Amino acid sequence: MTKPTARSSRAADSIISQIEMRIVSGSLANNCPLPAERDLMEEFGTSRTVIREAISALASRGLIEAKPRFRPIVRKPDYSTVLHATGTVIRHLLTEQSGVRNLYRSRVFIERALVRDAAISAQKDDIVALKAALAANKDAISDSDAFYKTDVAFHGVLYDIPKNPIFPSIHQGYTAWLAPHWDKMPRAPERNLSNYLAHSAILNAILERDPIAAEEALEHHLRSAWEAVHTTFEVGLE
Amino acid sequence: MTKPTARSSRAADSIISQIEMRIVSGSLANNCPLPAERDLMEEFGTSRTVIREAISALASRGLIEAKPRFRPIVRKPDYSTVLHATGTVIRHLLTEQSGVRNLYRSRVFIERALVRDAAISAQKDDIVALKAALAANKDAISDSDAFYKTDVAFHGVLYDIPKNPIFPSIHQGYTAWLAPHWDKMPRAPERNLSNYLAHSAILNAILERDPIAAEEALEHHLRSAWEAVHTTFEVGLE
DNA sequence: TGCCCTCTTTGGTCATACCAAACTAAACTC
DNA sequence: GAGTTTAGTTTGGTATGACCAAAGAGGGCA
Repeated sequence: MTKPTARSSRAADSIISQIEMRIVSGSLANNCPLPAERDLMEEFGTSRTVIREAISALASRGLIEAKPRFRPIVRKPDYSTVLHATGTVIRHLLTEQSGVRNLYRSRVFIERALVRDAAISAQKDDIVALKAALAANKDAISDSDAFYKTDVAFHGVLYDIPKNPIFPSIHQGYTAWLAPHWDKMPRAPERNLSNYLAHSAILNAILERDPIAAEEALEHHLRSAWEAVHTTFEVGLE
Repeated sequence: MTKPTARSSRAADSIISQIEMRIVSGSLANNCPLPAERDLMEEFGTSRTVIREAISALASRGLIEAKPRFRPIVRKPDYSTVLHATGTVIRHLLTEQSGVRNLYRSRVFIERALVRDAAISAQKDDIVALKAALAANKDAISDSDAFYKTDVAFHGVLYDIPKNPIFPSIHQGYTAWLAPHWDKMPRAPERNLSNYLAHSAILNAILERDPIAAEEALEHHLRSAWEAVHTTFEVGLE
């Protein structure tokens, strides 16, 4: 994969990779503005056309952030960068209903594995974090907006447990991409309560070191969440 | 997340989303060339500058493929598109050794869950595919290049089992991104044989509907693969 | 000190021009 | 007449230079 597909020509490519290297090497400091286009143009000995093309390419790769009338800002890549950069394309895949379902099913798959592992090998601090997140859930039951945040946060803790920075980014992705659909769902304290109870069941299973129960509790939780959303979909869709 | 970060101005944005819509709506047929820049320019009533900017943005999002001196070609997005488009950025994250390790660990995580599920609920046709892939492994033991392909294919079957198009794309991602590192590892028939045996153990556990054994077999397999690569790394790195 | 009003910088857009590679079609060879 | 050569046209890549509007930097004024 990732074949060349193109060869020769295209001056911007060279500029792009040079700037890319400067960013990763730190020669262009993170969160700092890029030099002015006219300076870069002079430095690389090309026209502004090429420089602008390079900048816009880097921007859409997420290596620099280009707000309209401001100096572009260097953003050293991390996993969230990737997620963010892919966002627009992903969104297209979600226009078909099956896209959302597949994404959601992948999430269920991942989280099932996460809670399994948590039940088997969660450390003390993981447990502490989960308990805190659950407590925050409880406190927010009456406030649907706040509850949504704590809900996301609870699941987020699960993604932190493997101590692998990729997972929190995946979580970010799921929440960002699924949010537009979830937002359509009316929220209510009763539902918050049932979600809280579901989270509680998951945590209990983890505390009891029972991976199977944890997996089942999570699956049940996410399945009912899906059904809630799905029914709203159907109504709002056809 | 996915905040606007920018408002107003930027004529290209409008063009981008219009072309985007035409692509997803099929108004611009997949795999067909885009109209000439000068035509688009006339159609949208802007300068070629803006058109070119739009095209290059779409290209780096993977919605169109722009080979240097050829007409850009429309590529309706799918999950592989996303993977491919992110490739370059991901590669940066892998320059640090920890990046590769984290990516690999996430792969182990996913595949563990895959084989678990396979052991629990693989269908007849899944089993058939696994057996076929394993047989291909066996036949290729003496030819390391061929074996590598069948090795990837065997793991690929695991990703097919959930019948969720996201997973095969993830597999593509793993193989593409990890390949550069794996390629450095010398291959040998003995290693091929041991990999074949590992695959065989995994399949057996699946056949016996023993998720725990399957998970263990897979973890052992990937762990030893990692160690093989890792040692080569260390040597080649410092 | 703090606000307001220049002047300069700088990104966004446009129009134009030129080159070289790709494409097309007519001319030509066998 | 099929295939090949070749001249002419399209089209993407790059370079210039210019203009606008908003951002930024000063400097003067209250």
